[in-house]
Amino acid sequence: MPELPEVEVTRRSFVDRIVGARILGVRQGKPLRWPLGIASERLVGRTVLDVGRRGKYLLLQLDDGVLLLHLGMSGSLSFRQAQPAFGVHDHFDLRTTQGMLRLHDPRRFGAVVWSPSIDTGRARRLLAGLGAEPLDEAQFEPAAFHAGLRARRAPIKQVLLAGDLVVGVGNIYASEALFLAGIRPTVRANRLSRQRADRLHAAIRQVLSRAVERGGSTLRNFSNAAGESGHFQSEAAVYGRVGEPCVRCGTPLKLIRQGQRSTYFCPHCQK
DNA sequence: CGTGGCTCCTGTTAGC
DNA sequence: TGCTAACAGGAGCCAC
Repeated sequence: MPELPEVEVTRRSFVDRIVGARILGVRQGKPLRWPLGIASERLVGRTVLDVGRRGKYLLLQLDDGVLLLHLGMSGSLSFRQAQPAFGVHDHFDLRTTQGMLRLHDPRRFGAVVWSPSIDTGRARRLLAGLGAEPLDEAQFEPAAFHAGLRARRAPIKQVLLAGDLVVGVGNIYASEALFLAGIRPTVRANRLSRQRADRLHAAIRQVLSRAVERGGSTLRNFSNAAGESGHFQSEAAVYGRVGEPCVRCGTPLKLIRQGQRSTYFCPHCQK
């Protein structure tokens, strides 16, 4: 569930409470996607200066280095005064002077990675290939977006998911944005006119910013670091609604598979 | 270099 | 009801 909106909502739900906190201790559970990359004792004494975001990565800026947090497919964070004992799916705790930050991640596709800075070491390697930030108006430009699409022959849905042209659009919001733009997910990216690319550009921004406003989507059990669920899922026009009538034209929605992922669309409204 | 397929892991759900 | 197989929101890596 964690796509850009969920990650951003998570960030906002604890940034103000954790900034200025000094790290008192670290506890790790089962291995995550990658090793932390530093002896956990070396994090003790560090101060959290800020919590940023790049794509679906959260960036805990420390006074020495940065911690990259990724929620993978099933991760969620919680930040509270005290945490109960580690449950089977709790895999990372940061105990600080201002509360405890915990990563809960049943499937363990998530990660916590230390890097000396955001543009060196492991952070550089992980962030280097990422595309434009869709909610940053200056960085996500219609002309550049269209130019990027023209260089790709893959189906538009898969180009969106790849994250090297625009970040943060996962499986749910890709289907939603393509519906809003009236574009069939199987259309090859390089076949989209400038006009249609512009519509998609606007649709991506619209669906992501609306989802942030609504606290993200809670399909199974996503909640932000304050424990609150999202509400965008009830506004989804196509995702998870195979067979239901299209909200615009009433035609039954379709489900196909693209690159082993589910894609939902309206066969009438999306060309 | 772009593309498609595979993979990590575990909980839930569909189907028999 | 119980078992098994398919499937789930990500994304790095590898072979073509």
